[in-house]
Amino acid sequence: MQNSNYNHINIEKEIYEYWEKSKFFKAKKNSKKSFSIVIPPPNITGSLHMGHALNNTIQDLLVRFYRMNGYETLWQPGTDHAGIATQALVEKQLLSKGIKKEKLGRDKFIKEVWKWKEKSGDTIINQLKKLGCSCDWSRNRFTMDKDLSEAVTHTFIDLYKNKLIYKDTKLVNWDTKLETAISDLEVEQRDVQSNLYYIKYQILNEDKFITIATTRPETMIGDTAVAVNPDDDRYKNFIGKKVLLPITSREVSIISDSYVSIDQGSGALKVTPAHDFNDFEIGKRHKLNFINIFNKNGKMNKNVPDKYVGLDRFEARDIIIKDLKEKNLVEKIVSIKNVVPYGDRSNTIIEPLLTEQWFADAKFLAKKAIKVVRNKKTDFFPNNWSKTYFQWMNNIEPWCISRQLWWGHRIPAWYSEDKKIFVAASEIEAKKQAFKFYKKKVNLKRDNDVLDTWFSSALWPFATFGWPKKTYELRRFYPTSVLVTGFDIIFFWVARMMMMGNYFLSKTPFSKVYVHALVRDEKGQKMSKSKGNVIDPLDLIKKYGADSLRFTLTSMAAPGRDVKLSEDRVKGYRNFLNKVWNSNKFSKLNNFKLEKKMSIKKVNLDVNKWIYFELEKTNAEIQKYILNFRFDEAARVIYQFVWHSYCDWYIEFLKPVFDTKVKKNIDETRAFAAYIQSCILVMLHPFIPFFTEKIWLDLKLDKSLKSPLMYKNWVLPFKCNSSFKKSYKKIDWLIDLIGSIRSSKVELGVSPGAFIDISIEDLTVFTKDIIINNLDVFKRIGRVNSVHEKHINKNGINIVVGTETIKLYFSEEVNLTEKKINITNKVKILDNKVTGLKKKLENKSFLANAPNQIIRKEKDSLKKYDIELKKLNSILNSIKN
RNA sequence: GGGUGUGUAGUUCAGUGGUAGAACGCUACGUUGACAUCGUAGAGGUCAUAAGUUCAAUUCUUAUCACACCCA
Repeated sequence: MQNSNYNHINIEKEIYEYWEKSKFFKAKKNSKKSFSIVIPPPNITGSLHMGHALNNTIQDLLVRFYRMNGYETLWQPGTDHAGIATQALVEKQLLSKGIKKEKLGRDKFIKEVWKWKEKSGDTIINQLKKLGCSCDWSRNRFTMDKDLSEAVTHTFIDLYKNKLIYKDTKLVNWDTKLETAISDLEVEQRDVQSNLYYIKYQILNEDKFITIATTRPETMIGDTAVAVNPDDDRYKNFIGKKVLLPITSREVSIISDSYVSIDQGSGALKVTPAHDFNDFEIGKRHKLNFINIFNKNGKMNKNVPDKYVGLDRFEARDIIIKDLKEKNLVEKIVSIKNVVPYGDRSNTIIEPLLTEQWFADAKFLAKKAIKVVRNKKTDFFPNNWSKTYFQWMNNIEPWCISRQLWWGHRIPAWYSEDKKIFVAASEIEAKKQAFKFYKKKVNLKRDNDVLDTWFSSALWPFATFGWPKKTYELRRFYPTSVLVTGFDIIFFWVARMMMMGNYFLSKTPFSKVYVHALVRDEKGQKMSKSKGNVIDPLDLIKKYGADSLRFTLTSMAAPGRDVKLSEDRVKGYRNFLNKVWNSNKFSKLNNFKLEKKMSIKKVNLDVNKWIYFELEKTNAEIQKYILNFRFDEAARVIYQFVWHSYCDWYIEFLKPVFDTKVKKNIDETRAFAAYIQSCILVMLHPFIPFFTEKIWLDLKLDKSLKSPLMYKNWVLPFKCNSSFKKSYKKIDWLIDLIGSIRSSKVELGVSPGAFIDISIEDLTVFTKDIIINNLDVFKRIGRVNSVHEKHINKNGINIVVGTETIKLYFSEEVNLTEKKINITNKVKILDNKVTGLKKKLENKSFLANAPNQIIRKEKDSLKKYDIELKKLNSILNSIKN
């Protein structure tokens, strides 16, 4: 005998091993339909967080659903090399052993990173297995794999040849801690409290000053102009004059530019083209000098007075202000709120720095990527995200793709001594090109930089299928069916895959993009380590099982809304599993037995037809919801069916059937209930795969059906006919009746366990038959002793079920006045409804304008309420005080 | 500053142009042979506010308020 409580410990491990060993995750060839998903590759330094758990639960649900339904299904897994994160991590580890990466050198350092990757890079993959993910692990890929790296090189060369990749000297977002350029998207704009310094610049050869306002006074060493708005009357006379910069005593011009806003700060702007994005534009417009005053580590370089060389940006700021104060050049210092850019990896302030970098022409690549979404070749769900996508794509800036790192795909560009660039797949190739160009052998030096990690991620949906080779997978699975991802990487990743996929394959990488929300804590706050509100999915899995977590996340995955996760919810769904576990125990106790040859059509008992009718409805609804990405609704429907239809009613109905000893009924029910049970496992499997597979195996259902649960089709073999529908209505009415009897008992203070008598004299033939045909079931579940054909002379009340009355009898000491109070309340409510409806139906404009259907519906309701009301009133009169 | 979204039961959320649903929580009762990780019954809502469209608005429109997120 099983334990009475479901315990996931050991089960999940055992089942996963069984799946993997049986190679069930590999796509089964099929000449008809295919379904494919590429996993958003988690970063090798990562470990499973709630976002991953939600993301992969949804993917697994989809993949399992389609796999079960006969699609050739591939879920392509893998990880990405996360340039900055991985390099920083290994660097830190080495440093803790006293080893500096510069001392080690590039090659040895990269070897260390690979060592780390081999040892720890699969952590997250193993965690995905704990969640139950049915990826084809035999196809596991890593963005730095040989073939994927070749795809990257191929891509780079192609884009370079087509002038879609180029080198340029521009201001970039420079991370002074990591000493690399980063993309706009890796910069976080934070609101902070800052000082706005008002500083007086002296007009050359005059005793006048112009006051500029700045939050970054240290950059004044790099100023090459002062700008004012041409319409600013205060400064009109200054335009064309020169000022003497304090600190450096350099002379710069006062220029006019309409970019300057009159009412911001003092209205006069210091212009530092080499250290500010706006100033850069002004500098270009007015052909100003660009003076870079910082080294790559954010310290002052040799372009500043000796006194300041080597000072950090912020040290320099303090000292310069002190020096200015001494010269009486600080007019005032005002505290303001402003926005400061931070690197999201390094958490340091980003410095706009003038450097030479590689750029991709994102504007060109975006064109096709925009078009396919417009044409619905790629569809976002929820559709609103396409707006976000368009907004970014339409305003896209050149994409800085080079990073000053060692770990990553090294840029396949070689330079000759006179700086000529040769882009090639290998050094040999580059040398060949150089030879052709110079007509002699020359020395070449490879570019030191690597590519942005997202550059290789952009190739993920086809590079993982073997592109640029023309593979079976590419033909069969590209474009992929759906991409499941969080909205936070629509720009980073989705947009880039769209650009690359549409450019290189001329086909969009995904038919659909399902965008899910963020997982937050139960108070709706973003989970973060610093807040300490992180819920670790692995903890929850340990405590409640992966299935409970999966079901929780699924049921909360409503579109367009964040998932607020609380442990209580997980506990609640663990209870659901327990419920199913115990219903399974019931099936064993009563020898449920699946018959291969069972004919559903020939089923006789109302209760069996009733549950089949419910099953058919549920099955169709879940499929519809999964197809429409409404996983929350799908989860709700299956939960409702299993717990409230199957467990609460159907199993209760079965007990009296098994007790009657009528062999024909028992045999039918054993087989039929087993069939329903197997359908439940099938429908639950994509949601809670471990649990369902465990039961499936225990019951040896796959043996009798000759196929594993993972491949069991959802299609039901029989469509309900009118006889089933009739039985459904009958049992529905019976449930209504039993509910009313139970309520009446509670209202009258009669123990719910007590058996009572009833009489059915007032019922129609149809409803009378329901009771008579299901007498054993009704008497047991309704706790009814005798069913009298005629009224008897005993302390009793009428109750209304639907539109009919039935009489319940109680012992003399039961005081029926309680019931009277309740009925009076009901009468009041009904009265209101009836009055409202009557008024509505007398309203001429309602009758003239409302659709017939509605009018009919309202009339029907009125009739029903009216009958009910009359019955209740007569019951009231019949109860004596 | 620009954009997107949200506001429905104590809580978390579905939903709908025709008088509102679920889960959890709560209250009362209850160990009836699957299950106390349970069962039965119940309480609980001016659908953020205001105006408009409509025979009819929680649902559509507009404004306001509150909150969240993204971009600059």
